[in-house]
This record gives sequence, structure tokens and C-alpha cells, in this order.
Amino acid sequence: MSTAVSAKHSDAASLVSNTIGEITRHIRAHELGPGDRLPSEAALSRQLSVSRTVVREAFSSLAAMRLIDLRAGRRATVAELDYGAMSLVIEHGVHTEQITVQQIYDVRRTIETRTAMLAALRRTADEVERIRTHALAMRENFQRPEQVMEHDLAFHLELAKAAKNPVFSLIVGAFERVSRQTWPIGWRSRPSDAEQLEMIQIHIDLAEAIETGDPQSARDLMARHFDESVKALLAAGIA
Amino acid sequence: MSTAVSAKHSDAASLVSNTIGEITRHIRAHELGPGDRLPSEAALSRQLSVSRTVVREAFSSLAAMRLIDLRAGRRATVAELDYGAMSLVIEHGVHTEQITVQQIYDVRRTIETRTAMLAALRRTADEVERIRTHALAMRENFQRPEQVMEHDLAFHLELAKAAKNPVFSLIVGAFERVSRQTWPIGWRSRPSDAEQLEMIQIHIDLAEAIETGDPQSARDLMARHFDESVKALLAAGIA
DNA sequence: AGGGCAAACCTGTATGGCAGGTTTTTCCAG
DNA sequence: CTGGAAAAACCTGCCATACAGGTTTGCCCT
Repeated sequence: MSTAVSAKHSDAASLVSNTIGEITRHIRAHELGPGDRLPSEAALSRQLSVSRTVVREAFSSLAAMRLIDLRAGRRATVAELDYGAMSLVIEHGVHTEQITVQQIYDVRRTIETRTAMLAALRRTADEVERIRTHALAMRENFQRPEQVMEHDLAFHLELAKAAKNPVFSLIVGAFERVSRQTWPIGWRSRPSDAEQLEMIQIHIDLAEAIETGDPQSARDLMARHFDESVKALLAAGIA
Repeated sequence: MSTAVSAKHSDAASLVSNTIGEITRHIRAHELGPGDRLPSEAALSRQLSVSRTVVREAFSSLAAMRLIDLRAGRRATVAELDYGAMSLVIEHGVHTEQITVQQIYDVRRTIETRTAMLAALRRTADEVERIRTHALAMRENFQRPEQVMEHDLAFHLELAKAAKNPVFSLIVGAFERVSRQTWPIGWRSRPSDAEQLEMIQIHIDLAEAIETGDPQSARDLMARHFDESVKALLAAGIA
């Protein structure tokens, strides 16, 4: 696998690309925030002297990146931060074999040891509650892997949120789609109840470390979680 | 600023979304890799029983996320990993005030202390050469900020590449667009030649640590680099 | 003033068309 | 039979128009 990652120099002066640029410029110039409405397709079409088709494709592209929200009949609105697009990019990279699962685990370990620390320092009572709830739900439902996975994913996202840095949330979320597909592999590679419960216990311990506000402990637990996950994956033959 | 980051549950069964799903499924099912060609718009239009308009918007959206490449007259092809879309998402987050510059620096510090370590362990001779070249070019051109910035950005990207994990490249690249806009602020907040050269010197030292294969030293230098950058930004009043 | 209804507006999707760029086929010359 | 050029077929970028719904606005009646 190559590690080449590039960005096309987008001087591709197609009408659609230019229109996308104009729209983002409009957002910036008018200092629009999430929820604010953009001009209608017809209005932009006139204003920029392009057909409605072009404006539509520009809107469609921006919606694909989740920069704006589109709904029938309604005007387009500026969107809230959303990791949907990034998640698709990562998924695409894995499916086209440009990214391996192990590489993702390395990045997640790097990111999430940090979010664990920050969460321990910055979490609110509500967040602790939600984090703990997910950890406990993993144990309660531990015979229904589907449930365990959902709470596992939610646990990590909630923890990132408690770190109070939306960029971490974005990145953790970016791995969601891929995680849904690789999670069962990791689960099956822990064949005994004991091993599965052990993995779940780490989450419970993590919740506790975050509650008591112990960043070192939280970081170490998260690091251990990922180290053991990678070990399990390797044992299952995922190279 | 709120730290809410979500992902719309895309059961939005619009024709375009479904078509996007069908196309990505096609890529997966046929195990297409970068450069492989997709069916024509007309073919997909017939195959999925939707108008060419819908297929076009689906293609357009996928191209916006850089999952496929589009060029006039040519068939759409599967794209290589590209951080263009992610860079736009981050830029959007900053412009709509959902992300602060400081938050980005925290993430970059987390990520890049890791890439520095890995680069020291895994770099090839070629990569060392390119990294050093950029660092030296920063010093040579240090009276032309534009040049310094370009080599600075290239330095960090090249370093991520040397870490041999494309996901790190993706993330470092994701900050490129925003960095281009905030970099001058950081530069101006180091008013004296001495301070500017000191910042550049860290890059040169980093290149050396990576050449000699000293991961600890590389990590520490990178950490120091970000700590001082944040300090400079704060001094300039960027909260 | 308030509530409901109709008109105006807006987006989603479809069809047909044309200008150029690209690929494939064909066919001629050597 | 081969090399290569011309032509045909195909493809995408962009446009105009049309119509079915969903949404917003504003008016009118109570």
C-alpha cells in the first residue's frame, strides 16, 4: 500500500466548482452560522449568471460534505459540524485498500488517549452520566453484540464530546462507519465471555476515572484498551 | 461555542442519496481501486431507473468528497485518498465559529507529536531529504513570509507522509486550508527576526532528529513547536 | 387579534438538447 | 499486414423547460 495522500489543486475552473466557491464565500462574507438560510437556487442562478442546474449541483456537493442542509421546499441552511462526510472518506480509503484497519487503530489510539485525558479534566456531571450509562449498557447487553457495539461507539463519541474540542469529535466520528464494519471482527477475536467482559470492564473503569477526574489513569486505560484491541485483531489475522 | 458534532441519520431516502449509495456499493462489490473506471452516467441512469440528472448529482457529490474523479468526456474514475473535502469541512467549522484556532492547535499537537515520532522511526532517505529541504528553504526565504508558509505546510505534510500512515496525512492535510488563513497571524505575532528564526530553527532541528532516527527528540521538538505557536497566538490575542 | 386558507415560492426530479472532449473503430496508405 | 490518421460513437458539462409536491407568506375572515 502506498501512503500517498494528495489534494487536487482545485483551479479546475468548472462552473460548479466556482459556484461552490461563491457560495462558501457568501457564507463567510455574511458571517452566516448554523441554521442561517442561503439564497434560493433561482436567486443564485440569476446572481451568478449560471443555470439552476449548476447551482443545484453546487448545493448538492456542499450538502454531500455536510456544509449545508437541504430539504424539499425549504431554503438551504448552513449546517452544523458533521462528521458524515469525513466518515465516508475514511470508509472509502479502507474499501479501496488505501488504509488498513491497523493504521486506523494507531490514529484512534493517538487521538483517544488525548480525549480521555481531556474528558477527565473537563467533563460535566451530565457527560459522566451518559458515558457511564453506555459503559454499563455494554455489560448488561453483553450477549447481544449488536447492542454492545452501539454503546461502545456511543461511549467513545460521548467521551470525545466531553473533551470539549469539536475537532476531536469530528475525528472520532470519522471512524464510525468503518468501525461498524470491523467491530464484529474484534469481538469474535475475543471468544470467551471472560475476555469480552474484560474489554467491557475497561470501559467501566474509564468512566470511573473520568468521573473522579484522573487524567493519567484515563489516558492509561484508553491506551491499554487500544493495545489489547490491536492484539486481538492481530490474533484474528488482520494484518 | 457548543461542542456538539453530529451525523445526520441518512435514511433520507432521496433518489440522489440512494444513488450515491448504489455507486459506492458498486465500487465495493467490484473491488475497484484508484483509477478504475465507473459506468457512464447514462448506463447508471438506465440500470438504476433514475434520470441522468440524479446520477449527475450523485457523481457530483461523490466528486465533492473526492471519492471519485470527474473529467469532461471521460468516465468517472475511483479517486486516490484526498484530504480536500476534509479540509473544507474544517474550514467551514472555523468560519462558522464552531471551531477555534486554539482547538485546532491542540489536535495538531496531539497528532503531530505522534507523526514526528513515527517519522523518526520509519522515514526513508528520500523523505529525510525532502523534509530537510523544506526546513532549510524556510530559513533561506525567511524574509518572504509567503514562501516560509508554503515550505512550513509542506514540511508538516511531508513529515506525516514519512510516518507511513495515510490517515495521519489525511488529518494533517485537513488543516491545510485553515492554516493558510491563520498562519500569517502566527508569523506576525513573532515580530523580531530572532523569534522568527527560532521558530524556523525548530523545524531544522526536527529534520535532524528524524534523520538520526531519534523519536523522543523528534516528539519533544514537535511538542515545543506547538507550545510556542500557541503561546505566540495567545500573545497576539487569538482566544 | 387570531386562526385558517390560498397564493407564491421553493426544491426534487425528469426530459431533451447541444457543445465540446475522449475513446473506439474504421479504413487507407505504405 | 501494419501504422497511423480520420471518422464515428460515446461521454460529460451545461442549459432550458416542465411539473409534482412541500413550505412559507400573507391575506382575509371571524
